[in-house]
Amino acid sequence: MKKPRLLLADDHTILLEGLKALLAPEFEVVATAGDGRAVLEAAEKHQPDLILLDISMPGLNGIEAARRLRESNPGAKLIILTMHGDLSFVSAAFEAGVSGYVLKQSAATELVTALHDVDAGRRYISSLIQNRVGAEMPAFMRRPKGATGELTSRQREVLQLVAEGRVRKEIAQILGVSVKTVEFHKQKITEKLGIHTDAALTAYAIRHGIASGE
Amino acid sequence: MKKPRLLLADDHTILLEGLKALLAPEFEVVATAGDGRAVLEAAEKHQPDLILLDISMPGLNGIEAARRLRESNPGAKLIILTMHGDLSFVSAAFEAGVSGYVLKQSAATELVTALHDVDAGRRYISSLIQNRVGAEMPAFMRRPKGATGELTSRQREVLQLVAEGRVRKEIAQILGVSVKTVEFHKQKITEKLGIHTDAALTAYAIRHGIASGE
DNA sequence: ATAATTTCGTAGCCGTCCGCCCGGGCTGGG
DNA sequence: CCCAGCCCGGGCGGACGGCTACGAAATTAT
Repeated sequence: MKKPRLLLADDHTILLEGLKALLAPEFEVVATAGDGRAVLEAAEKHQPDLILLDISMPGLNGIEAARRLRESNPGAKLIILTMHGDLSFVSAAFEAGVSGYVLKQSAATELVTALHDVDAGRRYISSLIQNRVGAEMPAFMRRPKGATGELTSRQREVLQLVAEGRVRKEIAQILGVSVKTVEFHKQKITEKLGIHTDAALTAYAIRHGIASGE
Repeated sequence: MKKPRLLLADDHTILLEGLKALLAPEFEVVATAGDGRAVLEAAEKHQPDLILLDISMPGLNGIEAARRLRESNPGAKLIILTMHGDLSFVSAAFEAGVSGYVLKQSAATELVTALHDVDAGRRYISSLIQNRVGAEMPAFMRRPKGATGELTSRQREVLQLVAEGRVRKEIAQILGVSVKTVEFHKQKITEKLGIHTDAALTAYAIRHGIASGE
């Protein structure tokens, strides 16, 4: 039983070293990389079985790196390890060709499980994400479009106004429709995103560039 | 030479476990915590010599936690370990009473050095920041009056919870007070900031680092 | 040193706003 | 045609905001 050869990529050196220590018993960490471009080089050089990618990396983010690795190293399995639990990131990652998605909030044992699952050819999605979106996930995976593409342009418009701190009456005036209609759009938004407070909607909108937060 | 007793706080379990593995040879990790409130409890219970704090934590962020720990555990030395290198965070941290500031981009050896330095009563600032501090810190020292400084500790706490999408009832439960008290604090916040919606408050909190937006 | 004032945290009352359920109609495109 | 998106109304229960008040602590005045 040979240890799978593993490449680690994260811009936080401390985490990189910590991961190496945690995973050493079960995997052979052949290299580490601090940005997306370094991953491509290291993968080329060491031909690992598994590549663990953070999403937030300078230069080339993990999603984009995954897309390129799919081309250059089709033999390597890709796993995302990130703090971002948004569905838009999850779907973008799987569309880019990754096989696993684990959150940094997870326990190390879950990461080990994920790596073994993926190494065995299966897929793995963090249980923390499945809880968050529950039954919406299967439907989501079938959709061709990305997550924010889920929203119609009218819904994004309403979301932006909400995120700018407008109350429903104002939004209704701005759009020239009734308050009831605003509520209708807002309800659709909360259903699709699974977010039920103005505050959380605002955080989502800022993160996804729908509102600037200024 | 006895090992210093250390408390670790970070909302990313994987990093927590990695740190524990890395630091075990030189420090006695007496407890770990996943959010600011848990840190306060753990500190009370275990009376550590050193407390390592992340800034982005749910419920109560690391800066605010540091401020409280200064009161409740004056004997413990505080060190920030974060991805945020902005000077606004650095100065806020030192004003809150921390003795060390290390970036997650740093090597583990630097963190060990920082912990030992702080344990010995010295201060430590990550070398990745120091050059910037020299150039830009003066501007921060003569800043007029930090906008968030207008808020009390309790008000910042409520603001963070609001910005995390918590509803009043949840916040009341978390803080152990009545819903009306939560709303009173919120009213004071809206008066001081001139912001009257949860959405706009959230944008404000994210911009000022009171909430992370995750 | 003591009294007066301000600030902060706590909380109840009451009216409004919002979320969510129902219902309907109107349009444009597969 | 029918589905999806957009528009609108009713009604209900819970969430929220404004107002008021009181005790404790800190600050300032006397």
